[in-house]
Amino acid sequence: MTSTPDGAGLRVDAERNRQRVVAAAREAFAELGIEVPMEEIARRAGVGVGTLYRRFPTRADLIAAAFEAKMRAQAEAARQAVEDPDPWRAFCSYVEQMCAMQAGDRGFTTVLTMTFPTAKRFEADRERAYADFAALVERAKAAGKLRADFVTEDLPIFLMANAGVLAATADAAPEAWRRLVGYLIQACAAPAAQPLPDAPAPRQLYRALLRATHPQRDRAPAKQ
Amino acid sequence: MTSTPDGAGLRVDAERNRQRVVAAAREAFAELGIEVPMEEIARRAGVGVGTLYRRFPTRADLIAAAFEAKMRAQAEAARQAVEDPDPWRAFCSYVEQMCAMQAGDRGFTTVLTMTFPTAKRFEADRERAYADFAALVERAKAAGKLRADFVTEDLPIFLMANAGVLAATADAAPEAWRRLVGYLIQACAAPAAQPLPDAPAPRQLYRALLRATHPQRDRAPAKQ
DNA sequence: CAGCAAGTGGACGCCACCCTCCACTTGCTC
DNA sequence: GAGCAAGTGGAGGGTGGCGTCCACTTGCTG
Repeated sequence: MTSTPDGAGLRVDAERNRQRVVAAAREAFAELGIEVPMEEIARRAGVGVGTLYRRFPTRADLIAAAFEAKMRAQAEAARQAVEDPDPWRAFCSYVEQMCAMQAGDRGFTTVLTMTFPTAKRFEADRERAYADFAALVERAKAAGKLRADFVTEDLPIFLMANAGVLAATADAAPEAWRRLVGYLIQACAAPAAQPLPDAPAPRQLYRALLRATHPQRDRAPAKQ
Repeated sequence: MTSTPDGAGLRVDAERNRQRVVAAAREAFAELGIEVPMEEIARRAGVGVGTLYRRFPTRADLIAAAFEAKMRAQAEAARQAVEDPDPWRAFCSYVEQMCAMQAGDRGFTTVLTMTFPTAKRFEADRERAYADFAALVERAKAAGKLRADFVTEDLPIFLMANAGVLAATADAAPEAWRRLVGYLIQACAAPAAQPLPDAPAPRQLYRALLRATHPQRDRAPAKQ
């Protein structure tokens, strides 16, 4: 019996290749996004595509392996923010950190605002981070610093917005996202100037996160 | 000598087909985005791809034809906002209208935050709208309603952000974008709570708008 | 109503990417 | 060091989009 979820139990050469693939994937995803051709990753890793598919039968498997560490780091950031004694600074710095992580990695930008059916591995970190963020929100509201109508669902919205700016400006204006985040953070400050439109229901938002990498494929109503 | 920029001078059947193609393109772009396969558009129009390419040799040509009216409508909205006697309401309603137009049309979302080398046709409207928007900004600042550090380059950033939310939520949470816009508008209200990170330079932003539909193709550094 | 330029559509060649399959190589075990 | 399960890589079949080309059709002109 070989091959546990990760590399343990593999032959040493196989394990070495596996790690090369993951490293290449991290690099390629960061640079080119999670839709980068599998062949590009194999090329960077110096292995054949066959090898890559043997170890990671689907793209989602590879994504899970490539971003596991970053997902944990992300959850860690939430945990650290909770430990910050200043509620408002904690809130701001967490939001900023998330956005900064997006700015540094095209692939992570997508992964943060998307959930993969397969990637159960991410769920634990996601939930941990979610709980910590909820705590941050409560604390900042209690301190009178965060507007009372802020809801946790707003964070994913901010991240999606940031993703949009990054997608458009990454190469030409790599600092533009900071401007957006500046506006958003300031808009979060108490007191609420005006009521806001309703936030999407958690279920809706969850469905939005679930959207597959490729929105929809088939589509041939055969008009006429 | 036939075929002026638009349909004049074409044989009547050809002109009818041309219009069908444009109508089909509008529909398909709105629904599926500007990357929809040419074949899908031809199918919807009930013509062969050959006919489509004869009239619109490149996708950009078709995009230009399909969105000409909306671009004009967009510029018109700016003009109307300028005529609103209330400076702040004018500013807000223009920003909201732009975002709403994005929400209603996947293709337009992209077109609004992108400029096509070929699409000289859009430039006039874009510049007209830009000038009007600059006037809105000045007026709202003068009235003490818009924060002094707002710059016109912020509008494209907002639109890119909105595009990101729309891309992620369009199907599952179609109202989520309103929440984002709510935050953004309120963040624009005077006085500036905190300084903002610098806005990108106009030139940078222009380069960002120019990014091709397909970010970059070739790419084979042949590592090793 | 004849003649022809204009117009048509879809088959086709091309290319990028996906993923599988299998003849060959290689580490590990005894 | 022999034997073999594990591992390898890349050729190749499948799919889907692009854009061209050309034999056929059709409106227009005289």
